[in-house]
Amino acid sequence: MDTIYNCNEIFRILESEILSLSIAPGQVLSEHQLCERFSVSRTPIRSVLQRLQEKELVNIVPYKGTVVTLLDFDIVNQMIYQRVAVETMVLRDFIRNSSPLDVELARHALSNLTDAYAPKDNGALNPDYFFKVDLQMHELWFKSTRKPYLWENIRRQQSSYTRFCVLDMLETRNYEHVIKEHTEMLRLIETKETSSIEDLLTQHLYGGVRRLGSMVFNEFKDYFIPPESTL
Amino acid sequence: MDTIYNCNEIFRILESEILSLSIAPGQVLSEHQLCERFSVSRTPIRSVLQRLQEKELVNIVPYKGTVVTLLDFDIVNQMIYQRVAVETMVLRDFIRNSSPLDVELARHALSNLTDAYAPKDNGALNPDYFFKVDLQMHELWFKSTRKPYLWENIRRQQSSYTRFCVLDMLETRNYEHVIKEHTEMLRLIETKETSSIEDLLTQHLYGGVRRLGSMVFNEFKDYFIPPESTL
DNA sequence: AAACTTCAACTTGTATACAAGTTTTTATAA
DNA sequence: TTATAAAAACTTGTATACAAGTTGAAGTTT
Repeated sequence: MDTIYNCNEIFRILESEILSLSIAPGQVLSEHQLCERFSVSRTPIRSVLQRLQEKELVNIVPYKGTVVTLLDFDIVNQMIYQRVAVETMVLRDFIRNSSPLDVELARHALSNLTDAYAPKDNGALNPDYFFKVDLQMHELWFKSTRKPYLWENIRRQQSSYTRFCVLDMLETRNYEHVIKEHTEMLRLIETKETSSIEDLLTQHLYGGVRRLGSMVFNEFKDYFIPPESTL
Repeated sequence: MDTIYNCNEIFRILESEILSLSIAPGQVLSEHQLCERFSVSRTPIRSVLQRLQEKELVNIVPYKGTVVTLLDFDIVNQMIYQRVAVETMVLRDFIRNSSPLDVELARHALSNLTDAYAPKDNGALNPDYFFKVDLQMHELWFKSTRKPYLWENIRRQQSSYTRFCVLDMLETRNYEHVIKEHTEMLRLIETKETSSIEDLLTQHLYGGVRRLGSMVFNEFKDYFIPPESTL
């Protein structure tokens, strides 16, 4: 017996596959092929593709075809810039208003990260899990300062940036630096020192750009819009 | 002879009408009624509504109906917070790197704003135009610091914030304060003074929240999600 | 009169046939 | 062989019929 999918399920599956790079940037999506995969007619598939287009995850060219959008390295950098700006202010406010409980939660978040790097049960290091725990520290600041929507905004909407982070996580594994940066963040929180927040966050958030570096236009150049292209 | 609309045109028209509050938050949209208005079948209309839902401009409830989303005052405030954060950094970078030409362009932007307030040809003051000229100063900073995508991001995506700004523009008319704030911005640019950017931008960007004030939960309470509602 | 049941009139969801444009292939001519 | 042109095989776009769920009103029963 085959699974029966509805519209929203299909959307979530395809969105997830695109954001996780299971479906590669630039790949052609055929409506017909998706119909067969999910055992539905073209109507719900088209509905899903329209929604994915609105999120800039696919590009529908009339009478030609549907393609998964390429990543835009320029946009990635602008989004990181935005994240540095927002997160600098959020962390500053967090530090200013942090209760002892908040500080303890931050300690706990760092502790989880070191555990994820060197699991106590000698299990394998799981990059996906490490990445997830990394984010929990940042999420703490937003939630604690009552900015949950901004955090969702950062995590979800930006198609290029989200996929860039996944690519970074899959290809480069610079765990020590990440832990070092988080340790320094905790120090700022504990000492309520706000002067070097921006420098540290710049260092931390542009990490992916440094790590991937020229790979963007070499190994992975097929995933990105060519530089100086007007498309 | 009737005009023939295609899918994208219908989308732009409805999006524009929702964002300009011509179609009020909370209003029910009937597919059938839209079919008659644009003289097309349900297929393209449904396509448009799916896309509008992805932008959080409408909410499609299966087998019940489609409703224009209400504004979320909490989200509005978080988006303003984000804009203060980003724009503070952008303006700082603009001031640091501004050429004499950039400063002159900023002077010109302010000059346009005062002209829009008191048109030389004794024409009527156009609120829409005034609002547009206001934005050109901000746009200048983003374009000059090579952050055009961030500016588009601020202008377009956020459904609640965009409509809140329109409501502010339609209902309150505090032109003098806006001009005063812009004049002060120009002074910071000319003197390359970066210390009070955040305070000034906070003052300027939260203006709508101050001006509309309690109207949000009185005159216009039908436009907003009720406080403490989980929806 | 009040409560329940049934049914008709809505709503959106899906499948399908066909329209319209693009691309590739194939056949034809130079 | 090469160039050109026609046609077949793709793609997405649209209209329509019907399916499925919700709502509210009418009718019936208590």
